[in-house]
Amino acid sequence: MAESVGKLSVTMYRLPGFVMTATISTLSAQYDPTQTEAKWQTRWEDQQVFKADPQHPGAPFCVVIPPPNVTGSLHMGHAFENALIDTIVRYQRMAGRNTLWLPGTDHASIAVSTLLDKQLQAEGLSKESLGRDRYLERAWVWKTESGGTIVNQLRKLGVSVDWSRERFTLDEGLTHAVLTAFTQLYEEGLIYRGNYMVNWCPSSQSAVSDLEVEQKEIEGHLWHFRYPFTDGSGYVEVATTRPETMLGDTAVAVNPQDERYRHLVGKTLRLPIVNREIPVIADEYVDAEFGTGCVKVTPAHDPNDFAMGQRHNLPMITVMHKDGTMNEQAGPFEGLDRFEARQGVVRRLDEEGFLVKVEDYRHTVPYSDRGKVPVEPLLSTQWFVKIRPLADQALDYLDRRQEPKFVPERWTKVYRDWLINLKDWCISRQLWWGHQIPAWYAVSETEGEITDHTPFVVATTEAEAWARAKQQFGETVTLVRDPDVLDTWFSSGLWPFSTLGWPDESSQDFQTYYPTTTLVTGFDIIFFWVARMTMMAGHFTHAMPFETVYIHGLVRDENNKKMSKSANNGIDPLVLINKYGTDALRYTLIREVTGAGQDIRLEYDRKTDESSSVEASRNFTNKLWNASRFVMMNLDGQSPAVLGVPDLNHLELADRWILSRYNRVVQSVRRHLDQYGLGEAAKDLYEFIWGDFCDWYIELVKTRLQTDGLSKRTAQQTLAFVLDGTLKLLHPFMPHITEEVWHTLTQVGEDQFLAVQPYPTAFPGLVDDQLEQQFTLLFNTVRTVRNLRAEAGIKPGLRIETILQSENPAERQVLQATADYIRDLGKIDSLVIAGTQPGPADTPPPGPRGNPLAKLDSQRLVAEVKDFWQAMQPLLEQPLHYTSSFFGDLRRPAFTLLWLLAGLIALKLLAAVAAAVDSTPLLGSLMELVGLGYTVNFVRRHWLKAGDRQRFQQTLHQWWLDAMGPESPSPRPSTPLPRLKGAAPAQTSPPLDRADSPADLALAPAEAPPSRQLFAGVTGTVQVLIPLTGIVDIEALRAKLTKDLAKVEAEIKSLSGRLSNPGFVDKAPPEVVQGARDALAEAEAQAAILQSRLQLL
RNA sequence: GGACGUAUAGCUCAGUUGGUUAGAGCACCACGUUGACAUCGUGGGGGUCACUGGUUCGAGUCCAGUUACGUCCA
Repeated sequence: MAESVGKLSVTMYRLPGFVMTATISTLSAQYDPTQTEAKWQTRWEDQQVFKADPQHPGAPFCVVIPPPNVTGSLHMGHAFENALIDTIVRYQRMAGRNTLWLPGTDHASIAVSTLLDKQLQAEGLSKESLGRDRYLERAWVWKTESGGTIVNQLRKLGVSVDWSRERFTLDEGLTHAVLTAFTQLYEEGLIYRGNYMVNWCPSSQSAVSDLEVEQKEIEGHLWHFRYPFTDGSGYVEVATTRPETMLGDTAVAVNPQDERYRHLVGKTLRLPIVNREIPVIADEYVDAEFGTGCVKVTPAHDPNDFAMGQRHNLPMITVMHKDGTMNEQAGPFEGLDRFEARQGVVRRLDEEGFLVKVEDYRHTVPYSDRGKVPVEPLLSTQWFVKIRPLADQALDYLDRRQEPKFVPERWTKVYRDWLINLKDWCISRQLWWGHQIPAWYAVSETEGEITDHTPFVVATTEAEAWARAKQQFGETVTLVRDPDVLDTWFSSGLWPFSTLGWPDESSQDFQTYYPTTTLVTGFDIIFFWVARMTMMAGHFTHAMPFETVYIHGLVRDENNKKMSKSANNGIDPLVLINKYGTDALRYTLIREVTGAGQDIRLEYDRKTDESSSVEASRNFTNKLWNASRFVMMNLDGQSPAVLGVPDLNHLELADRWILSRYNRVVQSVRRHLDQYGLGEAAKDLYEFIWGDFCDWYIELVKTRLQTDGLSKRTAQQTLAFVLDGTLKLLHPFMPHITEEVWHTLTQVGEDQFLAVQPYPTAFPGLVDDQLEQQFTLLFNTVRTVRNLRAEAGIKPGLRIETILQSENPAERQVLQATADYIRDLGKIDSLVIAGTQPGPADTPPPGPRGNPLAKLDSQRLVAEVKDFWQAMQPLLEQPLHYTSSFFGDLRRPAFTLLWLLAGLIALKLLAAVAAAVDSTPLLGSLMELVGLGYTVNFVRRHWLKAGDRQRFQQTLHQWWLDAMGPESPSPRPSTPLPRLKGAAPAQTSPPLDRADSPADLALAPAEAPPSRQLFAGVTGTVQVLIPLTGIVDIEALRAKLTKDLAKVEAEIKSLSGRLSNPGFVDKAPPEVVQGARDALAEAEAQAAILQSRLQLL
């Protein structure tokens, strides 16, 4: 509901627990994100703003969340990843796509099991004593009570997910998908059960996949042993990093090409301690260069040895229990932990004379990601997915259809290499929490036990399993379900389609949103997850599950270290959110991203929990807040809708300029976002908002807002329009503050949200390069004024007198047109704009504000102006150059025009134009803008003979008077006309012909009273002079001028060097050569100015 | 050993297809509380673009090599 409070009407929201901003006039001078962010998060969710509707118009845009581990809590990686996704998703939603971002979590078998086991242990219970059913009951209780932690933390990031579609990998639907997938793969022969080498985690007592193993560099040892020949003919020497495994050795291998040992092949050795007789075998795998060239072979405890064992039919002797203690095969070491056994074995070998030496040795040891203990390669019976057919299919999509597309592209290669190297995937886990494997053993066939050879049936339901088993084994069959569960990644691999309804492919969501559009994830998970998904999707849905995979980097800590639990160097995003706000944190993370996939570093002080980079973003939110506050305080309570879009017919120069900048930033932000250039887009917006909008535009319109009338209203319209559009542009990056400000600004009801407003589109017609260039000159001039003020120690508040001189009429024209702006921004009360000849010649008239150029607003005129300007520009800047080439280049329109101007026909044409000017007031200004003045002046100086000049000038002046009238408030001051002989209008200078040479500059100070000093600076070829009555620090000024001069001279040297190089002039593109010439001309002019100023000191 | 990435201001990073004097934020120095903002404003200082060679009229940018750091794989 809306209430009117004072003269500012704003919307009041009555929500329990929240107080909406009251009135604009009472808006705090500092933005406080805490209440605002919580408020919008609640409202977006309560109002189901992000609930997807398959019927929504627009092409579908779907992202599934990389499901966080349900035991997890929010870390910086989550914050980063979800900030990236949310920015992309919010942009696409506002851009009109039918958007779904689907949230959820995965059940994390091992993590939950570890957690529960600890709980049980603390209570003196065990998994086994509790039994499977009660264990799982507890697990679900835990999930219900604590499983929401990470999801609720995600809410604090302001993610625009559809909570109504939240999924959990153990949900009924997803479980159905898992069972369906398993059964189908089994029936197709792509899942098998077998006895193979797996990575065994003794801590969690389960097999883990290759991917859950982390390779760690360890300072270990290399033990060298002797194994004697059974025939007493000596011994061979072997080396190992795991001495305890020797108890399971069944051979020693050498390379068949190795001359040293070839003759030993076939002999047998006596294995110390266990006294087993083992053969010497030859195998290509052995690297003759490594160690002694003899390798002990332990087929049951090493993957490579396992392969050799298979090739040579060696016995496979397991010496360890599944908890990492030694078994009965270890003889005297039975019952010892593997690391105790290691010491024991070494000691015993040493005692018996078999230990040759011990070397320090740095090597990599596989560690279990979950259990944090060294993994034990172990032979055991497990379920496997036959990976080649699946991986080959994914490869086929990649190679033949370039799907999926990786951003950045280089990850394609990594993904491809991975697919090529994939080995069969062990999917069974000896745990209870998870999807129990849908295989039932007919234990009645193997005496009530599950053995490696017990027959089994695979089915999606128990009833189906019974039916099949009875058919196969008879009515008396006894079935026991496989106790193991599936690897969590098996269900995660189905995530993009199981969450959308698969295996029911007719479901509305699946039909609309699958395949999904973009997957955003870290490179560390390409193998775990991305490849699993593409393989599963290729097989089950005959499509890649997403079009694009956007791979992001890691967030590193302040020391450039990877954040990890074990290093305990994580930075808690919630701490930073509480301190600076979600928007600030999100913006910091996004802004750091360049390109894609690059790691970012987050500044952080662990003593104070402060981050200078997040603080900078917080400052930015505050800047936006205050700029918005200023705008709203100056709209007289009118919303952008009430004010209407800026009326193009009344735009002033500054309005046109900010609209040009605004439309440019719309273009660049959209372009960047379309190409996943999030950081670039964020930076562009930062510069636009803080630089263009706050530093320049708001400052430029302040004076107008103090007045009443059209100029004020146009400024209000422009402010409101640009702010409204800017909030929309920024929304995907900073959703909360923009939503808050937008509601206050637009005063719309609580049923509307910025989050679903259309994203701004650019009007390219309003982008005006020429105008922006002119404003650059204006800004540089203002900067020079400010610089001089600062150097001269002029009090910031003091209004001063300033003279701007430029030899270049085009520049004078611009300065003239923007004189009011310069006065405001430079704190100038008396501004004189002159040719090189200083003096009050071009003093802008006092009186009503407003720019002559500002009348030039109709699109058509603007367009014409631009064309004409562009055609004339080079000619005006390089008159001599063009003069010399003139006759050879008559085809160029600009020259043709010039030719006409120079002759009688031209005079007639001008007369006609002048007559027209009378009835078309705008045209007079038009000519002013495009530089009729320079054109005429140029003609006068270079094409008319002295005798003709006077007559020509008089004619022109008469035209001027005819056209504009003698009482005209003179939008013409910088035309040459006022200075023409004998035709001085009242308010202008005595008639002096213009100075043509820099030497005339020497005259300048004479204009000032002898007691005054001029403080001078230069930008481009504009000379800025500030007369000072007080004491001037001559040395300071001299130092400054000398420094500036040195800089300019260096540039002259470089440029003239280049231009005197025939190679450059001949080979470089003409526009580059011309650019260099222009730059040289400007630098020389600058140098001349600086030199003359120096001489005068 | 293989693959990839990175190297630019004190710090964190930009720098399009090679083209004027290499930019920003933070930090630093000076001045300033002017009615949006001191979470601010204005101005200023600060870089041999890791190194060597090559291509080119011209290289931070392209090529080759070297060094250092990082990541993944073996």
